[in-house]
Amino acid sequence: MQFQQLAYFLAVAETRHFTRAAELSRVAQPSLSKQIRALEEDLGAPLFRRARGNITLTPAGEALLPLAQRILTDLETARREVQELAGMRRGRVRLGATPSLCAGLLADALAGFHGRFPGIELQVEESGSRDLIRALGKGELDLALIILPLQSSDPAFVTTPILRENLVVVSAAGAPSPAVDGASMRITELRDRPLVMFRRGYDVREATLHACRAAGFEPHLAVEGGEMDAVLRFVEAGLGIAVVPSMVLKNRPGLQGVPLARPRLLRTIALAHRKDVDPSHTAKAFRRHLMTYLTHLTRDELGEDLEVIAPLTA
Amino acid sequence: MQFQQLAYFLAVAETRHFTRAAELSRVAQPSLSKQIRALEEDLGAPLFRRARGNITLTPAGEALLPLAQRILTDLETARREVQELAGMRRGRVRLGATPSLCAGLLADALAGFHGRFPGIELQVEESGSRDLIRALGKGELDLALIILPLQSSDPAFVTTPILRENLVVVSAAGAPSPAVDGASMRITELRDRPLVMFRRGYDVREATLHACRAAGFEPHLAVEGGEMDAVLRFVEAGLGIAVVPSMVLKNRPGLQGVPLARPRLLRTIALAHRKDVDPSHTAKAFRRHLMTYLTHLTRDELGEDLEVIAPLTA
DNA sequence: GCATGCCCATAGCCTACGGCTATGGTCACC
DNA sequence: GGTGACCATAGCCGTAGGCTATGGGCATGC
Repeated sequence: MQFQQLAYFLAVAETRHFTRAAELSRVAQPSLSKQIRALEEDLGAPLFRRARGNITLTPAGEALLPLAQRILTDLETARREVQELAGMRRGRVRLGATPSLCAGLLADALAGFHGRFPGIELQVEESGSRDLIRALGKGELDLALIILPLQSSDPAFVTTPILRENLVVVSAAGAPSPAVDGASMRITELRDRPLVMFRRGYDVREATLHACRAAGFEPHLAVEGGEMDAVLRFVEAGLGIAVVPSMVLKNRPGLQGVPLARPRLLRTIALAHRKDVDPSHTAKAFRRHLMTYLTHLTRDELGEDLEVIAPLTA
Repeated sequence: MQFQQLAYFLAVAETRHFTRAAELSRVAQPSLSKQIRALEEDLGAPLFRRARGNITLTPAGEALLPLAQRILTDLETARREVQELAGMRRGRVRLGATPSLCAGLLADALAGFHGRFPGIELQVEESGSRDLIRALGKGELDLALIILPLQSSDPAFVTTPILRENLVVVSAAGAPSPAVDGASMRITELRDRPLVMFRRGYDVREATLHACRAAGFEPHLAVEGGEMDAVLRFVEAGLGIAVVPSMVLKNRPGLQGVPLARPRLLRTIALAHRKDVDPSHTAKAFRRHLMTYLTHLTRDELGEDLEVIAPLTA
């Protein structure tokens, strides 16, 4: 017997309807049917009489109903009490992250954390790595997701690399691919192409400009100064191409990305916190949650251009 | 969170010892460790302080303890109440089965059923198919596992084929294989070999003798009249070879079996009950349990010579 | 002081279970 | 008799939970 089966049982008992119970439980109807049947098998007795449009409880079902309710209530109570004692009932995590991360991976991770610890307030600050580090140093943030390497090699921070990401060249979906061979591009192919460029402060901006200069040319900027979303919209509108982190292309049908040929432009994303103060319980919990979330992502969800770095010991 | 995790938690809390808790819970120690860890992750708080030889509960663990106990108690109560109402709390299943089935598959199936419905008394009668059918007809049995075809083609019984089994030629493990090619034997190779034969009444006896006569010879019987166990021991002792159902060779290192070449000697095992009286709740439950037990056996557990026949609708 | 043993954690593998989509079958109602 | 509602069945897939083998830390003993 399992908690879920009891929950499904309650849902059917309340709605007197398998299909609606399945909707209520956020699962497909056959999944719920199967679990109810498994529960009945397990107990050795049918719990419902299945009549057309009129599902009713059998005596066995009637007997189970109050106990199932009580068990699930106790379960909730247990959750709450333990979290209360562990200081996870109320609290706050102040998290800093770069715009690309906020748009990409963070949403799901935050949603999962909120589901497990609904009492914890989540404050997200979206900014460039330098600003985030500054805020971290002033104690305005508990954790920050930043881009390595840090310009200020301040030893006051502990950084744990967690992701390695490929930068890609993005262009409007309708336009011909900017890649000569259609599959990948060299940095030098950016020469004389109109580039859409982020405002100062974005790590990607510095990385791109630096790579161009290292290749021996100064890029031609069509537009300059936008935030993440603006840059992508400018590219969609055909103003030029841009170099962006691969993950922001998720759910952007108006854009196509081409990876850079080796040597690629990689950026390493790290989790940072102050060395001198121990993170709060809530911050540690979020850190753990984020790490398990990342390591449990499938290769499919990650895509080609993203790689999780196994935490050394976390 | 899962019931098992709570049970493991209680075991550790009681024993203050992971290894002993694992023994108590009948699982490997790493499995228990992993589940405890998962529970801690789920709740967002450690439940135990792991000190050498001195495991103690954290405050969170202390808070969880009474609730976990209550939940598991409620779980047991729910089981009992539902089974009480479904008439599965007390009761009896009178089951007939042939000796080979009792020795082979039945033990595990019975154990599983008893685990789920501890209040149900299990009465097993071990006998030949003819006797079992007779007992079924007199109402002395609820269900019988018999060999098809029935000699008495009495329409008073419903039979459901559930297993098809190969008969094999068995010999002492040390002796040279009786098979000429070492892999399989023809019926005719039994001619002039000393056979150890069951007493009258065993279906296998009739099947073997019939097959020999159909092949045009009368077999030479070294010993005759034994029950299943005696026959196998005689073979082990080197008195001769015997034709037996494949499943009795399980856990018999002193014996080796060789399948018969095509046309093989197959026997079909069926579940029988009276047509005129509806089986009791308990009998139906056992029937269901047996069927799911069989269909969930792995190919590995079944072996080469045994095949489950999918029940038509059961 | 190193060897040994106890005991919990980690790693890696395998099966089974819970999820999904697609489809079937049955009843009610037009 | 056609149609729609609704639950069951079938078949596929990924992950969770089981196992064995091994690591690694802390005691204890010779």
